Order: sequence, then C-alpha cells, then structure tokens
Amino acid sequence: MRCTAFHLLSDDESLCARLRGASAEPPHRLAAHGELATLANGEVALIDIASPGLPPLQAPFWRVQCERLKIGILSPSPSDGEGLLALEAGAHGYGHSYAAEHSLQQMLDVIASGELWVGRSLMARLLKGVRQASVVSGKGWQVLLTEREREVASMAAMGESNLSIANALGITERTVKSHLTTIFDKLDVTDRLQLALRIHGIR
Amino acid sequence: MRCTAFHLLSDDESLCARLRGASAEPPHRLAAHGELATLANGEVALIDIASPGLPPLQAPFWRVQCERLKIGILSPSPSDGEGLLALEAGAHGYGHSYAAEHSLQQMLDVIASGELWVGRSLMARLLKGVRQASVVSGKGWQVLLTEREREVASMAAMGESNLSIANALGITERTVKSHLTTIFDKLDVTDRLQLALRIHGIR
DNA sequence: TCACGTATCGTACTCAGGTACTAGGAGTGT
DNA sequence: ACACTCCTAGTACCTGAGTACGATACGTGA
Repeated sequence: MRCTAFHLLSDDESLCARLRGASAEPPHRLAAHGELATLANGEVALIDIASPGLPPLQAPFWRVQCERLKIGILSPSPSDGEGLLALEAGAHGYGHSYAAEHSLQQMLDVIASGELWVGRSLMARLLKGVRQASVVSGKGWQVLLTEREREVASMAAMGESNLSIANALGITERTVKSHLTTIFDKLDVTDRLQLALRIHGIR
Repeated sequence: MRCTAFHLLSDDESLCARLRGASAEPPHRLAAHGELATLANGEVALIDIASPGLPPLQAPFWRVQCERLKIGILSPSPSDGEGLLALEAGAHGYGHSYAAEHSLQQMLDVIASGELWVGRSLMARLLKGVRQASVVSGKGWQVLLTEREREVASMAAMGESNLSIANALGITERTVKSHLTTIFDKLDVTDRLQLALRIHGIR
C-alpha cells in the first residue's frame, strides 16, 4: 500500500524536499505540534524531533496523539534510547531525518499501513533486551555435544518440555529423552535444571 | 526501493500466487531448504516455516544463511515466541503467510533494502521485554515475594531439590511445595526451571 | 568387513515435582 | 473482635522427567 497523503512537522527544508515525491500528494506542512490535535483519526504524520518547542517524548501528549494518528518520529541524531522512548510513546516509526528518499518513503508506506518501522540498530537493541545472555557464555559445553544434542540442550535449557522439543525438531519424545540422557552424561549433570544452570553460565 | 527478484520456499500455492506480483520478476521457487546454500550473498528469500523438512529456527543452519542472505520467515500461525526465534536466528522479517498481497510486498521491499520487518504484536512484545529487562528482572522478583519465599525461590533456582530445601530450612517437604506453588503463582511461571530462568535474568 | 559413533524409536518402570483441597497458629492492623 | 497475611502441614492425586533394558539404520574410517 502506497501512502497517499501525510503531514510533516519540520523546519528542515532539505527533509521536506526529499519527502516531496514520497506520496501521491506533497506533504502538508504543520506549523506547530499543536496542529496535530486537529488531524483526523488514522492520518499519517512525520515529526522532526528537532523542531523547536516540542514536548519531550515522555510527555502524555505523544501517547494521546499516537493513539489516534500514525506518527513517525525523525531524528537528526538518532539513538537507541531516543528510539525506545518514541516507540514506548506509541510512535509507529523511528528513523533518521537525513535518511535517503527511498528509505523515508518506505517508512511512510509501512506506517501508513498500520505496521511499525524500526531501524536495524534499534531492533538489535530490542532483541538484546529480550535475549540478554540467552545463548550463553561458557562454550565448554558446546564442544562436548553433537550438533543435534546442542539443539536439544539449548531448547531444554530455555524451559521447553520434551514434547515441545520433539515437535519442534520433528522427532519423537522418546528420542528427545534419549538425547537428553546422553547430554546429561556428557555434561555431568542430573537433570534439565542443572543443564540450564550450566549452559547459562551459572555455577 | 522495490524488490526486483526473490526466492520462495513454500508448498503453498495461494501464497505463491499472492507473491507473483510483488516483485519485478515472479518468485523463483526453491524445492528444498538445502538450495538456500546455492544462492548468492545478499539475495532475498522468503521461507514458509510450515514447509516440510525444515530445520528448527534454533538450528545453526539459519544463523549461517541469515548472515549472507536476506531472509523473511512466514508462518501460517505466527506467534511472538516463534517470531523471537526467527529474529534471533538473524531473519530480516517475520510475518503471516496468509497476509494480504500488499503486506507481503511491503515486507519484501523492506528486507530487500536491508531493513527489518516486524509485525505489531511482536514489536509490542519486544518493547515489553526491554522494559521488563531493564526494570523488573534485576530485583523485581524479590519484592513480590516474602522473606521465606525468597529463600525457597533462590534455593530452587539453584537446582536444589524440594527435600534438600526442606532440610536446609528445617521444614517439611510439603511446606516447601506449598511455598513454591505460591511463588510460581506470584512470578507467573509454571515450574522451577522457568523460575530459575526468571531469577537469573534469562527471559 | 567390522567396529564405532550418531540418530532414531519402543515399552515399562520409578520418582520427584506440582496441584487440589484443607487447616491450625502466630502476628498485625482496623 | 475481626480480617488479613504469613508460615506451616496433611492426604491424595496426576504427570512429566529420567532410566533401564532394549532395537534399527546410516556413514566413516581402519
């Protein structure tokens, strides 16, 4: 879905120029953030976060507007922290205001269709938050196991049941048990909890 | 940037039909996941995760291929968990294999340009993960528990059996079980392994 | 050819873990 | 006095996990 029309709040003429071909109609310029309140629900708006007089991203103003509008935040100096704030405020997108034209247009199209647009760096940061130390510090255990055993071991260490492991790997629960018995023996542990502690580097 | 050509691994004819107009050329069909290894670096491939014979997302196979290719994972029954696995494996996109044509095309264009494509639900999950990771997982579990429960919880999370916990604390095994039931309920986990993962800051 | 490792699967068994339902005593705040 | 939380504990029950016997098949190297 191509974005047909959108609003823009920015003093940056170069940004405006790059956005001129990004939708069927040229962007409608907003003079101040207060005008956001006058837009109809579901409309698309790009906000240059460097514009003077904007409330901080933590302000309730953004949560309210992001509820009803599709808002993309552009920053001349994007950071993961700022991106997190933007997304937590409910923004549909966060990106670089000096990004290339096709990149801006893509962001516009994505958020116009109701999805979220997030750059790679920020995405990596998000994943890191979820994953944390999930895939392990000590590598000693890996070299002791075969390829298949490593798969089973890491799933068991993440709390998966034998049955769900079996389904995920397309084998029988019995076979999973068989692998686990071998794994416990090789790593010198007695059960899956000890295995998890070992794999996640706790004692 | 429009995606010009891409590869597709799926048995689903309807999916293939919906993708026919999504790029300049019709999708090149792959017969088996092994063929991914024959593609040139940087090429775009959509993978229907329901295709028979695929290795699980945890398998090193995906990490390797996602390093060199731009891979989008499609699932007939997407879940946040599966999406996380896909992204952690290095996939550039994760979405619904029954998604509308324009949605699939958008995903294709986004990952072709090197960015990441993630649905709303999964994104929300990621954000929640960051918030929890930064706020809760540090000591959040401790404030939810009473003094006695903290003792039991930390011992259980270190792999102690109910009986040894009971002996250490001078109470009955039954009482330990009772505490644990309360603990599981408070921390919203199902067993001692999940408890250990929670307490040790893994997811 | 044969030994060996790896991956797969079967049946049967034991046992720790977890739940359901219940309940008494101690302490605390209203 | 009453409500509430916390710690304690009993019986009964179900289930997943792990083990103990197996077994077949495949590939590799001696």
